[in-house]
Amino acid sequence: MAVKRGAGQAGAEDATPAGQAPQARRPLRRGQRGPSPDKTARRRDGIVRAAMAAFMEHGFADATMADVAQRAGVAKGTPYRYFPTKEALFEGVVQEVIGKALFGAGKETRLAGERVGAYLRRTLLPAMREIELAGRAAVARLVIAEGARFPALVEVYRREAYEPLLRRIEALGREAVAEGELRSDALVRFPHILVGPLWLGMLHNGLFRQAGVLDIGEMFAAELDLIFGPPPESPPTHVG
Amino acid sequence: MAVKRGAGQAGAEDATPAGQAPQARRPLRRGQRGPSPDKTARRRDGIVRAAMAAFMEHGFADATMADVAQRAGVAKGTPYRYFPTKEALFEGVVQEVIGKALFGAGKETRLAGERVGAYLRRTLLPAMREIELAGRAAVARLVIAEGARFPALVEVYRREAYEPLLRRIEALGREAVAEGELRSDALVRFPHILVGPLWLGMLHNGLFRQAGVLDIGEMFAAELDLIFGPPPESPPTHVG
Amino acid sequence: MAVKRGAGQAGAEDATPAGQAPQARRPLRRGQRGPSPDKTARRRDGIVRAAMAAFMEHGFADATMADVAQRAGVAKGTPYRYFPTKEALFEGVVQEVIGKALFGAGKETRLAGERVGAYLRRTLLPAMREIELAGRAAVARLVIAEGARFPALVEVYRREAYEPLLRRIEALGREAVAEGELRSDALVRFPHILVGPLWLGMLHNGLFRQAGVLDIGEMFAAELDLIFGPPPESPPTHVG
Amino acid sequence: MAVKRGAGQAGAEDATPAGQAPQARRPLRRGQRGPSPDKTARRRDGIVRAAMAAFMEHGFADATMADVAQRAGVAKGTPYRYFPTKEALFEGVVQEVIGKALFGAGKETRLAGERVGAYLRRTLLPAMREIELAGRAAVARLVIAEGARFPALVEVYRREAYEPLLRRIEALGREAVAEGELRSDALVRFPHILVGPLWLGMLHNGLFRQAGVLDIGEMFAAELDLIFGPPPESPPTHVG
DNA sequence: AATGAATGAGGATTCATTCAT
DNA sequence: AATGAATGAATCCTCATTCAT
Repeated sequence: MAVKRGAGQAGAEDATPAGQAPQARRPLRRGQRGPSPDKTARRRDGIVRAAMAAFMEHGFADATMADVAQRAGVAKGTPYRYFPTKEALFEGVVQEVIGKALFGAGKETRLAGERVGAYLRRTLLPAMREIELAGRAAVARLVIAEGARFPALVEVYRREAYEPLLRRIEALGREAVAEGELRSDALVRFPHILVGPLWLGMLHNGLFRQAGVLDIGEMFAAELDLIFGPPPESPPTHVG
Repeated sequence: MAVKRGAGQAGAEDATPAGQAPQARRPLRRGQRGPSPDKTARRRDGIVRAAMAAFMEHGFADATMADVAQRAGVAKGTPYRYFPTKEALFEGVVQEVIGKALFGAGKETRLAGERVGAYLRRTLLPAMREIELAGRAAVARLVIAEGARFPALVEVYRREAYEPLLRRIEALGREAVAEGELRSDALVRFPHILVGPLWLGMLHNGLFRQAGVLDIGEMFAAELDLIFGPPPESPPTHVG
Repeated sequence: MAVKRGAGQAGAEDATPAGQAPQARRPLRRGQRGPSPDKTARRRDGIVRAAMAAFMEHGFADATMADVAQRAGVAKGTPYRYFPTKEALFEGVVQEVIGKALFGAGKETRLAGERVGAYLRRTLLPAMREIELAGRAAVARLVIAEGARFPALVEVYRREAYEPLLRRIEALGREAVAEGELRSDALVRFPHILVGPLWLGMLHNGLFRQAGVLDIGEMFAAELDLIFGPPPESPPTHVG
Repeated sequence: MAVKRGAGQAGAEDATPAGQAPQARRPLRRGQRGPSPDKTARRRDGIVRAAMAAFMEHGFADATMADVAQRAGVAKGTPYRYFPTKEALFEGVVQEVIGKALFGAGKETRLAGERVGAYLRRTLLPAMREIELAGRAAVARLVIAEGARFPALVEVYRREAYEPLLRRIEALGREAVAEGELRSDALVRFPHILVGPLWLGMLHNGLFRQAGVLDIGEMFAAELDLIFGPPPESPPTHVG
């Protein structure tokens, strides 16, 4: 059923900007009225958490604000004190997760003499292994599912999470080619190739969980083996 | 007490071929009454097309049956003659596409002496290049987006479209390893690696179209180069 | 959902008057086209019967024309050839039953020297005993249930079925008083008293069937005993 | 994308007493928020009244929730806060009336030396006289008309209203026989005989009102005269 | 700040009726 | 005369949002 009756455009300048706790603007007063800032922050957090669960379970359109409120243990009107519309709440949820530095890779630099394959194994692989745990896969699935309704959010996601990783891989691919580690410039032209399996994995585990969970970490390790050759120390799963 | 009802103009005739009669394929009857089976089939098909467009544009929950009907040029109640509920209509849309043999690969066998990479370039690559045109990418995105609401449909999709391709790639990977074309068994353990970029491409073109369309065919070609080495005749996109 | 969109007022002068078979106005022609009048009459009858069943099962509003048609084994449009609207069909059903002389009583005159109680036992009691079988109770229940929607029909029912019986009883009550068989003029003033249990019985068997069927014939016999005293020959169900 | 929503005027306050809180009787809370329980109860009651009127006027199927809301002076969605479905609202209406102790008879015991006829004149007759006023006749008609759709409700009605009166009459009939007041055991075997005219009266006044209202009280008095003999003090409507 | 009763726009669905075949 | 596909008005119900308390 979607949002048909919102008061304003999502993300527009509403009284209470999405993503900020109401009390943010309230100067501390003596004779404190209402909940402590601490409690308020906790409440906002509980609402976001509840909303994430609700959206993931039902999708944006079918999740109800009443359900969110109930999961958060607050009254039906309370989430509106933190997010002016359902859309803003959704954005709050997604940005909460995007904000948590989507991928560690790109933050660390290659060690001296470290080959690209080794570097990826050291930095990106652990992130992959954790990707389900961190709820990032779930949010990615949410963005995919609801992207048509939230172009602005998609743009943020693309800019903050999707492109940086691709650019980083592109650069690494270029280095790998320059250093003779790769003969093909495929990763330079299509860094998507490296992360594609990751996305497939997230989707697989979102859609086809019942038919068996895909171990994204293991898959990524195998992919690195396939593209960069097996790691030198541990000659694991290869043939001949 | 009684309210007049205008008869209403018959919806504009659309002209789309193929399709099925409302309930089941109606056996030809003598003394044919009512619209020809042909026209009925056209109408059903027009509704499915309209629904696909509507679902792709708004998502399942936000697409309205009225919109579907209007796009199909029929009255609001007409889609219900062909699909008892909105959900059934959605399933009709997806199965329509699934039914159209998702990938050519697996239908053809490898030629004598043909290497696996070459075989994939010959069979799977063309399918990739057409994947957007055929609406398969769009349907895949729909299944991803609405999967939580349609577990049965997801299962069908998995069984009919997703798994067969993975199994085929797994088998090919095994052959490639046995024949020395690949040294890693990564594709045997995770055939997902090969199709991952394909899925990413579909999502990319669904979500980030505005930031640039990803050429899935080219990307897949590059991927084959990366994994299987460049094709012998045309030494194209590689370095040094 | 009732009839909201009928073309005209129920019972008004439509092309095909309710209650008449279509062929009624068609002069016999040689080279006969279409079904024989006989078959047509049978079809009309089948539709009425199907409608009666449907209305009794679901009530007027919830019975669907499609259901009626299916029960009658004809196409959805066919009933409209015999009855212009659903309301007309309903009226056709009721009048069909009303037409069948609701009660035998009143048709026969008292025998010479026959007391009123005996006369009622001889004439009305058998009608009571059959009232369920004849479907008259069912139609009475229908009229009760849907009366608000069919004032004209209620009026017919009242005039043709309800009042005649009351008038007859009133007259008999007067005779009974005059002849000393009854001391109270209650039946003269309220002939309803005599038929009230009958109505209750019909309702009981319509509503509370599951909790036990009420034997209307037996009840009426007991009522006659109570009011007129036990029949002389067989002193059955009384005390002392 | 977002459509503006007017806030709308709050519905006019109605002023009807008694009733229940939406879900269950809400225990008084400290720091009371929202409308007083009193106002909530009034609103619920107003909705029930409006629904009773609507159902009685149109029958269940043809009464619309919008009409109920309008009659109650509330918004279209408000009745749903009190009754989850139209059916539940109907049940609420019926139980509201059933709950009001259907008949005084059976609550009072016979006075010492009071004959059964006198007792019935003292207790049941006044209830009969009021039966239309209290809306009980209307509800009985509703139950009759819509019984097929509400078997559970019919059962409640039977258990709470119908059977108790029959059992009471049966017992009284037995006493009357034992005490020599009645010679026939008809009322013992068929207590329905005594209440039958009452039901007929309710139906008569529901269906045939236009042709003249039946005075149920007078009729019942006449019936008691007929069955138990005239009251000793006032030798009223009998024939010399 | 929080509550939750009330609002009312919106949409899926039903089905009496029409009419081309 | 019969058919049954198509029509579209009507209505139940949901739920995001508001606001008096």
